[in-house]
Amino acid sequence: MHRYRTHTCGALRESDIGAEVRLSGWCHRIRDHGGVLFIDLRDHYGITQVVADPDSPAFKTAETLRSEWVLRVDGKVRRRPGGTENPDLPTGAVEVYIREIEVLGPAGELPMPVFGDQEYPEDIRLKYRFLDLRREHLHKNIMKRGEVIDSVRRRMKAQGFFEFQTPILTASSPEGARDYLVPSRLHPGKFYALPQAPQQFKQLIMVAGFDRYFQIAPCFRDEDARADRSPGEFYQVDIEMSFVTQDDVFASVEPVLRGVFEEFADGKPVTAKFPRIPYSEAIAKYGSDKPDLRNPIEMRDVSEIFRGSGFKIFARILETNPKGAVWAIPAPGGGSRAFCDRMNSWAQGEGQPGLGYIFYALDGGNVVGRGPVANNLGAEKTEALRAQLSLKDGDAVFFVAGDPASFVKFAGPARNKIGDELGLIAKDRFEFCWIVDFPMYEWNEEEKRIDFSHNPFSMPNLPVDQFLALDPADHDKILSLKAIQYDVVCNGVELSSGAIRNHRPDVMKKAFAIAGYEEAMLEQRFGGMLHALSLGAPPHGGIAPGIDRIVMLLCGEENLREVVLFPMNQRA
RNA sequence: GGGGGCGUAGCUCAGUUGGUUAGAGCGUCGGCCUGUCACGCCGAAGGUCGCGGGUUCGAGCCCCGUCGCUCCCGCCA
Repeated sequence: MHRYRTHTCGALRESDIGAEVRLSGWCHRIRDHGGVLFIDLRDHYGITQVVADPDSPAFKTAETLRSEWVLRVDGKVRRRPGGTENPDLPTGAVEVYIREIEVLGPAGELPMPVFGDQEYPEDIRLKYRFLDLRREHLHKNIMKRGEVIDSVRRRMKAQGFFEFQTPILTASSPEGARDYLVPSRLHPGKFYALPQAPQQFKQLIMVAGFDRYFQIAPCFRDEDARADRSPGEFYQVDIEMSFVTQDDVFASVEPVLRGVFEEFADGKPVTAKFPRIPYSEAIAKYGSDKPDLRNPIEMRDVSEIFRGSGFKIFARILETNPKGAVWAIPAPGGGSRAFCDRMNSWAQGEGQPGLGYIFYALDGGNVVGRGPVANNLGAEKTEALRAQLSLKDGDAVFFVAGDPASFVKFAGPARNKIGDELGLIAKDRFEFCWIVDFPMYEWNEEEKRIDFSHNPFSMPNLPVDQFLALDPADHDKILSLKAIQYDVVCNGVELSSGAIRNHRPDVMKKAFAIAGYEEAMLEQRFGGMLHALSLGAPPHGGIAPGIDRIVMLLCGEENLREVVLFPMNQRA
């Protein structure tokens, strides 16, 4: 017989009745009835009830056991008495009658119980992470993480991608986040940097002619944490492909993401074909470049209704601010003063002056708009609004006004809040989309100059000769320019950015010149990359979806620490 | 760097307007219990109320400072 076990704690069934077996595991729960004593013995695979009574030679030992002691138990599998089966356990039809117990690892009093699903403070959970990981919830999440990564690898390889390893100790790349530094022994006073992403390496892999790269890549960034952003380190499915357009990248990546989500979604529907939403449309409809499409609310520009109207606050904004606008956030089912007032208070709590609203109710057979905005706006325009937004009695509409560039930071969260409060968000789905056509440049108002909007190394969405011929002083044209850059978003979570890279040194020099950078600076900071691109670089592009966020969505978690084995706390 | 929330027994929490000896559940320890699966019953131990200062006759509660955890802004592809 094996030193520790003949079966795992999840293995025994009715077919094993009568067998002499050996199990090892933790005392999950002990129920001592004096005459009969039950132990739920737990290991990675499951729980088996083992039982002792005074006739068993192991009874004396059994009475001394405590929670989370590690045991080896020998005994005989028997059918549980009629009526005492536990249908919640796969092993619940049987139990093991204990003949012998060996204590393999006793445990002191626990700082945090393993049994049960009570919540505990983060610092306790992190300090005793090994205990927290014994608990079913985290244990399952971590296993799911591994299975998701297996699935990603399988699917990527099936698409003809090959996995490469890129350096961890490397040179600092000057763009982006703060680097983590590692002192060099051979070069005192000098440092290696940990990669923020293998961006330059994967592009060099394309220049080297390998064609289809992927890697489950660790990335290191010394930036402050968020619930959905680990401090320090995280993992991406880093992907790069040669001789591709944006369509080719989508065609390769979309089935992998959809396949992985369908495999682990427990039957929840996953978007069949990811819609492509231009950046400007996402901002206008959802107030965000990472919209949660489970929320049906779409915002509308209703400036024309308020222009010159009796609602003076908005009318004045439209009159005095050339960029001024009024956006409507429809709230189907939100048509009560109580709800509207609650949203208004919420807005004030967010540092806003308030949240204007109209709610529509039946009055003598007619649908009438109510609230201060409606009173000032007048019946005709209130009705025009209702018609334009297709609202009915029992609905409401909220307003944000000012320069969209600044109020959008509030409008997006307001849309989320309203959808959430009204129960409009279909929680049991995974709604994906591509966000496309990011602006290449933006206007920096403080410094009165053109700036890169997102990633300076993306290809502009313009034929090369036309781009090279651009007049840097033609700000209108330059600010309307799009980059071939895209995000993939699921349920309001940004899973990744990606782009068709700028692989032409002449185009890159022009792109930087438009943003006001000297060529010498470009040579100095990115010279290595430029040189590589000047010796025969294929057109290429890619993307890098975040593993931690994917697993977080699939586990239904709101915090990355729930899907990372040994996470840092918020202060890293 | 900034803002919000939290900090009371090993753990989860309650603690009224500032007022006698700070409570409950789980866990621990002791006793009882032969079919439980959150077993049940009886009893006991366990507290620098995060820390420091202040106001007050009196502070878990009010004020100031500080530390820790967390969420967000800044930052971050």
